[in-house]
Amino acid sequence: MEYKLDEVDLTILRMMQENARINNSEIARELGMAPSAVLERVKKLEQKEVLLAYHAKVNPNAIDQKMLSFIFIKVDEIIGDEETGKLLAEIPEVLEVHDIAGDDGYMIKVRTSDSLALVSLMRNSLSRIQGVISTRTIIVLQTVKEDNKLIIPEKLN
Amino acid sequence: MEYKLDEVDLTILRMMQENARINNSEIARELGMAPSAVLERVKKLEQKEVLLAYHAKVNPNAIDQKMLSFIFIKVDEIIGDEETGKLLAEIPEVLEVHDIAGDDGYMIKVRTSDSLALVSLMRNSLSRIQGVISTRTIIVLQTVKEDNKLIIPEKLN
DNA sequence: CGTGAAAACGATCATGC
DNA sequence: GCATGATCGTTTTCACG
Repeated sequence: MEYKLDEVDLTILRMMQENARINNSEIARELGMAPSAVLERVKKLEQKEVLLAYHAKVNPNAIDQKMLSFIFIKVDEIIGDEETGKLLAEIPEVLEVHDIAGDDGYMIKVRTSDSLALVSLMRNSLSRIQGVISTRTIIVLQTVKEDNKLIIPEKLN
Repeated sequence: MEYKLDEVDLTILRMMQENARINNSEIARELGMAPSAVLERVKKLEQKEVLLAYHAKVNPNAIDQKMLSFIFIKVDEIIGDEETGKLLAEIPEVLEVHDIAGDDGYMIKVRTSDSLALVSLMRNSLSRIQGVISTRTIIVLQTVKEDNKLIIPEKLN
């Protein structure tokens, strides 16, 4: 698929990535355009799936999700990779599912309240998924950065 | 720090995590409250750092960031862990920096345009950071899920 | 903490270029 | 693809309970 983004689009993306609740009018002022034109651009960016979602970032500690871990999951490939990934993605504590190179199969990012909840998740959800052979867990002690803001270039192509 | 969130707060968080661009008025309608009350709640949630940010999720492929990888970084602890993490966080391609248990030191999440850019980042940025002893890179072939939406409970405590 | 009202502002749409 | 201008809804502030 082709996206063909110009500098105006990239500025919109940059501003909305920084603050998704910004006004179209404020973007318009920054760009020296009419608000209606910005609205039109934003809608097209959503339609083209360049803008995928607008998420509020909630403090995990505030809602008692103090534990973060990454789990490497080895999968029996005969049973089918695709399906396993989807099943992993359905677990609400699982925030990310990545298909990784090498023999590990998947790496997932998991948030739980504590280590007990993590163990329970591994026993009750993970190990019951078809094709899961083994797991290796990485415990996060502290997160220094986690904003997932991409580098929006000045210009494309 | 104490947060003391009631059911109204949790509903606001749930709605804003799902769609950060939602109206205060619409949240107010859902809750059966006045819009001004919702505004007050939201501002307090921001002030208490329960709501940390509002990010638009941009499609990485649309801006030519097709490669995703995770890198484990072993650090010489004598030189000081804290400082190394901050230096890693300053690299724009580095989206996340996690201090992990065990002898690895850090795990970082990195987006680049391709493998060449990844190698260049490792040579020019990573290996020049004080205390970095060795790295191990995990290449992501495909991402099945990546929304980082937390589980907002019905009730807390 | 919440309501309700008033004023200011933004979103949205039709129209024309 | 953008600007204009009208309409309508939303945001924001504030006095009050």
